[in-house]
Amino acid sequence: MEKILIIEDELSIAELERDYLELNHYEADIAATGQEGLECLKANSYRLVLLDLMLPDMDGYEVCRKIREVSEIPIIMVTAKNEDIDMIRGLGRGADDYIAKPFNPNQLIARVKAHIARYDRLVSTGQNKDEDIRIGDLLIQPVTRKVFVNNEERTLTAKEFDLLLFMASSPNQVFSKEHLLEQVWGFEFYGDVTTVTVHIRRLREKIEKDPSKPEYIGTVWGVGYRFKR
Amino acid sequence: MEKILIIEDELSIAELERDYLELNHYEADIAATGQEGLECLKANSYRLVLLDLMLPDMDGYEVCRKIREVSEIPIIMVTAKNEDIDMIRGLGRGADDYIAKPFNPNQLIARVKAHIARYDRLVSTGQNKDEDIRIGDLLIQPVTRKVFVNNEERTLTAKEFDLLLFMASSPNQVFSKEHLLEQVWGFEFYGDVTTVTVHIRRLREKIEKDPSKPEYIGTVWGVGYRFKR
DNA sequence: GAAATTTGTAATAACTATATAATGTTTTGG
DNA sequence: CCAAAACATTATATAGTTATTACAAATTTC
Repeated sequence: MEKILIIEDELSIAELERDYLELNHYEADIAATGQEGLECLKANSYRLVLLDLMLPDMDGYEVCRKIREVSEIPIIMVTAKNEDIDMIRGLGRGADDYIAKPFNPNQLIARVKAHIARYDRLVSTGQNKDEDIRIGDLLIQPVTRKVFVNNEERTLTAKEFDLLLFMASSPNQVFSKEHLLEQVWGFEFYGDVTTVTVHIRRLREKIEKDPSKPEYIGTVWGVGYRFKR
Repeated sequence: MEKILIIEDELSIAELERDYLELNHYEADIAATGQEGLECLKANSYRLVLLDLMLPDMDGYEVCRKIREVSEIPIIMVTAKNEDIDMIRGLGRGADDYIAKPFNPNQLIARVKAHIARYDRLVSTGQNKDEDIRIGDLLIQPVTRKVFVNNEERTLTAKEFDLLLFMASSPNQVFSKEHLLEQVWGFEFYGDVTTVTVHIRRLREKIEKDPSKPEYIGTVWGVGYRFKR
């Protein structure tokens, strides 16, 4: 079972978090202080840390930094709403995401899942994530960020390239627009999903022979898009 | 898995280094003497060497020299005092980098990663560190630190040259400003990324025919810069 | 230790990518 | 075959990035 570590001094909040996690088939340990949290980390193997910003013994940043000295485990900071300026500081210091109290339980679970998945991808693909991808007449070079169709370069913008690379890294897998927004645009981005539609359109314009009959980027009606191999 | 060789007589430090490396998905062997280290190198295939300056049988320089007789593998020297570093740097004995005890684990890992990546780049481009680089009308001489455009010398400052050489060593690869800061300015440097922008500007001024339409140093919008071949 | 050069920073101008909205088209289920 | 939903297409304003300039701080040179 996947274990999550909750570092939070207010027991009521910690238990609330644990309840939601357990409802979603995670197991959760609670540590009331930063020190206790660090000890739990040493003694156990967790998939993710939920870290309160305000702790009795040391602040969340400090804990975050100490965790990062030994591990790349995903860290989600939990903060009170009015502290959002400082949240950015937290992200700069090694946290992967932040969520404001009071939080939406679904969002919490969604983020936990997403970060665990991201981490796994990072680790598992760590070796060949820079390797060229060749599919049909299409060549994608992650290192140079260049894309060729029939050995002819097509210049993509940053987002276009990121989107293409993400999809082409898992060919034939269907991604919902929401999923693509989350993975390519990032968790902070709360825009409209039509953004994805438009980007898919522009991508097709650049890499497909006939954008209205795409051979690389397929539409899966009612579900999302897939990169066909 | 990537293997690292630790040559260090103090077991507690060696084990600390190994722990950090293993947390970051490296495998590490420990050798307590220079002689033992050299034997490990013969018997195994490593990606990098962490080399203590003070060893019981021979000093780090000696070991370094002996390694260099047979291999161009990245070597990071680990030294006791900060002051020693400046002295060592001046000597230029073939180590690729230096780090002082007590070291920051993140920095250690960051440097290990960076040097392995750099080594791979050099190998894949089939280029020796000191070999001249010729691209179009541009000639870069690492040994003399001179740069010519159409056989006409352009005098660059130290940073300008380092930046140009770094980028030109991996043509077409896209580097973010953060990456350039880290690699060219060093890990200790915590300045603003606009510094990179300005240096790029100055470089273009000196080597491009029309700096506003650069043919060597290209801008990759939203990502960084690339040296075009 | 003064002068000259290099380097870093800050301010603002110029530019590009991209999000969004509006409108048109295709698909699907009843 | 119709209506509703999902997607495609297009145009545009804006947010975000980079270029440029000027200046201050640091470093090197003499």
